[in-house]
Amino acid sequence: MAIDCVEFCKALADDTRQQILVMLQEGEKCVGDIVEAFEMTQPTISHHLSILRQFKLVTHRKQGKQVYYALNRENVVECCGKLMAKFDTEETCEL
Amino acid sequence: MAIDCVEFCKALADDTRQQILVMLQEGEKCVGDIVEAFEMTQPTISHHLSILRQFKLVTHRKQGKQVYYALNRENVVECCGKLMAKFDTEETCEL
DNA sequence: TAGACACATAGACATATTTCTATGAGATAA
DNA sequence: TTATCTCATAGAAATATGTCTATGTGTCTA
Repeated sequence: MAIDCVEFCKALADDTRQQILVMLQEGEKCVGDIVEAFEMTQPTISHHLSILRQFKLVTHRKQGKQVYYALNRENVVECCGKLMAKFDTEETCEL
Repeated sequence: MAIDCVEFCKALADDTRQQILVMLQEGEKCVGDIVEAFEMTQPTISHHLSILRQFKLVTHRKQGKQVYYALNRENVVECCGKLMAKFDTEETCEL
């Protein structure tokens, strides 16, 4: 069960979060790597990651001291599809 | 030229606006019709319409005293496609 | 165990967003 | 022209969001 279309858009309604997702397309990254790529503090990035996590747009796993995040591509694509379908159901049955 | 992915998501990051777009799938509607369908004041609906207009997710035309809004399906679908493509470019060329 | 490291959480503050009431602007009707 | 109708805009207030600093938690190392 994927998230609601509105929640999905809210999760993506921030440039930093979209950039994080784009960055994760390269593959798994730990928080420190992500922090380095942005001019923001670690807690701020952590906050954005928690939102992406909450809506299952990323997955995460712990390994030692690090936490590795990865794009949940399947869910992102599914949500995009649902979004498109929501506004493209040509149910205008004017027979 | 369609709008930016972040702007697109911001425009859709509100339940009322998504509901308006869904409603407009039935066809053109004037502001009064839309206001009736929601438990909100006319200026509030007008505000949401202006955001949808700003990002070209709807079109509008005047006819007498009324303003008719319609879903700009083409642009909505294009933006959804761009969004999906943004997070689904499998450029992980690990040959 | 103690210290250091990586990340998360809590709380504060500034800004953005949503909603309202009041009012303005354009079109029609009397 | 004047009144009325439809919608947009302005401004205010409440809530939500993004960002920071300070601190907590878990893990590794010495």
